[in-house]
Amino acid sequence: MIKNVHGNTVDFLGEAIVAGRYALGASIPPEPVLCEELGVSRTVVRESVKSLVAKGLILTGPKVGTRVLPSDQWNWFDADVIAWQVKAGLTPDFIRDLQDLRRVVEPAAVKLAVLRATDVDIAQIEAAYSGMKIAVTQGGDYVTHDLAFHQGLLKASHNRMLIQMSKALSALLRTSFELSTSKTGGPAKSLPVHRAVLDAVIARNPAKAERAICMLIDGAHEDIELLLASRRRLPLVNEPALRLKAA
Amino acid sequence: MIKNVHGNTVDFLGEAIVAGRYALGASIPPEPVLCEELGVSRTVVRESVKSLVAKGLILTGPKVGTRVLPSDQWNWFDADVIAWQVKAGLTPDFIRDLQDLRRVVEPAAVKLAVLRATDVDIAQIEAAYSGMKIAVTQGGDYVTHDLAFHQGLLKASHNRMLIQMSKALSALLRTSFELSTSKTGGPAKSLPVHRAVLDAVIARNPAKAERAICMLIDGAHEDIELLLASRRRLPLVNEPALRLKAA
DNA sequence: TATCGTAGTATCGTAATACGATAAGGTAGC
DNA sequence: GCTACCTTATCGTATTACGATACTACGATA
Repeated sequence: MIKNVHGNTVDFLGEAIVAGRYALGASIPPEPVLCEELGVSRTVVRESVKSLVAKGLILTGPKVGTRVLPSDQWNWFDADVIAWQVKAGLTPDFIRDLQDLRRVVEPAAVKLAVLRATDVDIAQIEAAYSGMKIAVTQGGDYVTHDLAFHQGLLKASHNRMLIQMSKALSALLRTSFELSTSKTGGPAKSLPVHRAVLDAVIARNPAKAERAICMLIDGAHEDIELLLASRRRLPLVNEPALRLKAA
Repeated sequence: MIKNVHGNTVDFLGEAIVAGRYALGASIPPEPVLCEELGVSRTVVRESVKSLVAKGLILTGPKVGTRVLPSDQWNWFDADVIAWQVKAGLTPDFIRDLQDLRRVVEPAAVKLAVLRATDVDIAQIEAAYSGMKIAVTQGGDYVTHDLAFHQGLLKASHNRMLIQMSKALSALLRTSFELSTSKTGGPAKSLPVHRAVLDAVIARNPAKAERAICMLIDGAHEDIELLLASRRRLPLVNEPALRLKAA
């Protein structure tokens, strides 16, 4: 996907850093070297570096160069950072962290949604549900609508922080959705549970809503555990050396 | 605090955006104007803008200019974004969001901490507790140690996502701590509850730990509600036009 | 010999200029 | 009145230059 020189450079460096291709110490090549390697001007390199600094991945200083920060300083709720991590390979640790987060956030968000969901929110979730149903009965894209369902739920909590997490969670959700979709009957089985969640929100019944969403999460949880057991690590996406500038 | 031209520019623009000084549409002045207004080169302005783009505050494009994005696209877990919001004034909405988040995150994190805390983690929390105790008995900085206590708890969950939130939560915590500290006997009253949390973690008793942390949160919750009731809005910090470059 | 100070130097920070790329908005032609 | 084109404002990228900084190594001194 060719966006522009800056975007490509940020992606290239970001992915490299997240993938651990540069050691933690003081390791990224100096600006002139990067310019030559990537075939871009120093302007672009510097602006890209600044973007990565803003995301907490690196730190710069005169003479000290550009150093990779420890990963607990990274902005893990940044969509790009998560995308790079996904691309570099979902480590079991990362998946576990996301699972923990999901178990914490989604039930809480649903309970808030029960209190705060507007008609518009509910209509959007309903639309997502319809999409899922159609995908099951007539075939089609299930995962996208499933994602929309959960994001709609988060959004209905009307909490900025919780909404923001949907971006992070979607990485996990997409993985687990694709997994359960690959199992025959997976979607068909989870459909009524989704319905139960939505009904509970509409009925403004927090206890029921929480129980239903937990069922959903636990089902996905098992799938993921199976996944982690079967392969120690998801395959890396190995790309050929890419040309940053459009041909 | 004079850091450097870039940092000051980012802070200036970031604060202005978060404070709502630019309308949502297509409003930030074009680069040359900003250069003149801030007295910096275009290089600095561009790199600063890129930093803000990386944090999700704005969007740029040829001819479209630099537009402020809706606040639900901002990276609310970014330490800078939160700092700017705090400086611009804690709105009731923002405080409510943070409170919700705290109620969700801290009990969950403590339960994980019960399972995963290492001796080092516990030692750090213990140290923070000692600091709080000394502050109460002999006088001194209570808030800093209280913050360290809660951050240590989050850290002991050994979950990157949860740990990241401590940065966001610390804004809320600092506010509520300063509030409860101002009430005579506030710290003295909350000290035993902190002890109960720590003891439950050491005893690996999740139920007790959760109950204790909830007591703590609810106490702070009341203080905050009181605050919100007393004044409709925290005072804005009005700064004189600042010179970005060091004199 | 060990330690401190100083100079050298690599690297980032900032500035200034130039031109290409893009899309918004007006204008002319149908 | 609508469409298509063109003008133009604005960002995107490249290049060059010099200042600021902090690491490194060397030498002076105790």
